[in-house]
Amino acid sequence: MPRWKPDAAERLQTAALELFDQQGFERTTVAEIVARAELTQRTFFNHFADKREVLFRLSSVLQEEIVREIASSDEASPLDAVVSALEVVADKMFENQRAVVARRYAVIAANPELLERELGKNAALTEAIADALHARCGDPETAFLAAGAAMLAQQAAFRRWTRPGETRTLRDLLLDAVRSLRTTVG
Amino acid sequence: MPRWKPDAAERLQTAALELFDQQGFERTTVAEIVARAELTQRTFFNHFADKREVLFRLSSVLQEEIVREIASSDEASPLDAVVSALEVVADKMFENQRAVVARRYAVIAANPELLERELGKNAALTEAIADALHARCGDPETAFLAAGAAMLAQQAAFRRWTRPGETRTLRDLLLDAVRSLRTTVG
DNA sequence: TACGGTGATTGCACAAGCTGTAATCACATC
DNA sequence: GATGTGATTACAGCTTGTGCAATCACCGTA
Repeated sequence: MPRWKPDAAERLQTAALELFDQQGFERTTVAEIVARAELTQRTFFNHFADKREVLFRLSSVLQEEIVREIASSDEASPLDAVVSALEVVADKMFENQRAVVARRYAVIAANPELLERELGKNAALTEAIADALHARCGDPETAFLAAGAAMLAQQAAFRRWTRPGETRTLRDLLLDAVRSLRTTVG
Repeated sequence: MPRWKPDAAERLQTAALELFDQQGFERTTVAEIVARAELTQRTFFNHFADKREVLFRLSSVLQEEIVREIASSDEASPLDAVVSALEVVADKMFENQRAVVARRYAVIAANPELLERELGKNAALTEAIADALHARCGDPETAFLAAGAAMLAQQAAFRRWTRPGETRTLRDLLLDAVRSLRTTVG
């Protein structure tokens, strides 16, 4: 007889996502979340630094995945190195989960505070990518610009990918976005 | 004999910036800010939606300025339209205020919550720029990519501009960043 | 079997951010 | 002189987030 039911963090995330989806982020309290997950407020804040973090459990492993992929890449151009890393991760973690990801993103996009947190995660990821590129070879400014450009294309692709009715893969949309970016900038 | 001292919002902003600079954002309470400005907490939250907003009073006028400049621009390429608008605004609002701007940015960069808010403002500005470009001619995706690319260059330039010892103008650094972006993307 | 360390969870008390509501009162307008 | 406007205030209350100490199943070791 275990002392507690397992997977507290995951139960909290599931409960939170359901409630945010139903009644919105601002209208649900941490008290409601922990009641649904059969835990206490203190436990919630042991697992997550604040109420928003509960929706970003996976972003750190995503970042590590991408950085590792870049470090082991052999692309010549820094932009291509980042893009191919994003392709790999897109295949591994997003495809065949379109519905779940789109729902989570809809919740985030519906609330300014969550959107800010998402932007913060993206900025941290951009910095990590820039550091990885910098370690590989180039100067810091080029690394920053390549990382930012790749993330810009990624964001454009992601927006399309989460549109209802869209059937193409994230990978294809990403390559399209990179092509568009090249013509728009060049 | 006026009933209240004038310019409540500006007094609050000044008091807040001083305190954040001295003791950090997290270690200063709204109670301290309003005490220094000789007002009450309720008045603070009448002027600013939350504690962070007090540092972003000018971002809305900045956005309007840039959007207006883009609308009245006659550049052919969307990227050039945004960049020249940013140049104009950089000259008008930033130059000869390097010290003040750098201090404010140092305060923001020192705190994750403030950094997130700054990212949110930048994202809103990017959207507004994309809308302005979209209204001028192009398709939405091109507008988004051009806006994002211009903001990326702007951010790279701004980072350099606020480095201690940097003497070049923001305008020059922006044009340099655009050139670098063209070579790393193209 | 006994025993002590580990670590996830909890209860409690409290600071701080933020909000709704109603009251005040100089100022402007007529 | 009457009246409305609008910025400020007082107050009461909810929610988020934190520090600290206590609990107690589980695990390794003797």
